[in-house]
Amino acid sequence: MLDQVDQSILRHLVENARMSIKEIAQQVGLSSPSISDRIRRLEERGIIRGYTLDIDPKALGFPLQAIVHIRPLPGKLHAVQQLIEELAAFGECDKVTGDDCYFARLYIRSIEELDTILNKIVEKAETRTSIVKSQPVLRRPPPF
Amino acid sequence: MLDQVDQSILRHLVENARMSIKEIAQQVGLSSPSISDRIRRLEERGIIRGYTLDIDPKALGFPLQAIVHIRPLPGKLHAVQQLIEELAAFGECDKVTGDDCYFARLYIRSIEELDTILNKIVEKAETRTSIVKSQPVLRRPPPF
DNA sequence: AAGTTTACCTTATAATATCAGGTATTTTCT
DNA sequence: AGAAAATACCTGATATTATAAGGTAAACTT
Repeated sequence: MLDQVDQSILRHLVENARMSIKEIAQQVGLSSPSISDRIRRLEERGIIRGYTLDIDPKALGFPLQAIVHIRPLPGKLHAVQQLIEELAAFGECDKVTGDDCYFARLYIRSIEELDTILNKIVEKAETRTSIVKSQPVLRRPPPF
Repeated sequence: MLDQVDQSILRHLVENARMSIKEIAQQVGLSSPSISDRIRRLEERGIIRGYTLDIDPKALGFPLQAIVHIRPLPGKLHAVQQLIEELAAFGECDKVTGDDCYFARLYIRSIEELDTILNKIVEKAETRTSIVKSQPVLRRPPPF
């Protein structure tokens, strides 16, 4: 499915999505046009979904993160999901099997702010919150 | 802290980290060297941590994801964390307050594979697993 | 009020990407 | 089996983009 060259290209781009095609070409031992072609094909195949920034929340004034388990009250499921999508403090949300419908990541400026944000959904859902103490594994792609 | 121009630059790069400096310059109405300078400063300030790929796990053969809550058995905390870091199927892991020490994201090829992977930590920790049904909010940066 | 810093500009040069055209190898079809 | 087509690569020319150098105006500092 992915040959060695494609894997190498992906690895380089995961490391640094702005690496020049020329440099990738040199690293993997092919010409620039070949690398361009392969990247285009990886995009067309939907393997590369896009190129994005890794922004440090701390540097933006959000030194804390919390993981919130959210169980919407009867009839409130849709409203709760919409709130999560709209509140920019939610940096990630998965809808999962089980009683706790949603697991969401919250960027917060302080412990006090946690309350401010959760108050916005407290009438529509039960929540359980855990504060992130460290991140042993930062977002990384699946193995290939 | 971040003026309008910096914010606009970040927004463009979050959208497409490979966008050319020239195009960003045109969009925000400054010259290329000015944009280069500002990006360099955003990097130096640690706001831009890096540029990375958004890879679609489905396209790589991982149609399923699970969120696993992991509570290491007494004395096993360190061993468990090391396992999570080493197993590439774990795409993300937060160490949090509360009894469930770790919340981790697992990329899986099939439901059967879930068992295979969890067997590797079953002697060292209690786990509770939820299957991801949808992702209402994909990873996004904190508000700015 | 003079000096310094900052954030920008323009222009020239250097680096990079893309395009066009060609070749060898493998796959597909008759 | 052999012809045709497709694939994956190459090189070299051209177009695009990035960077470096040098300069200006405004704002802050002493």
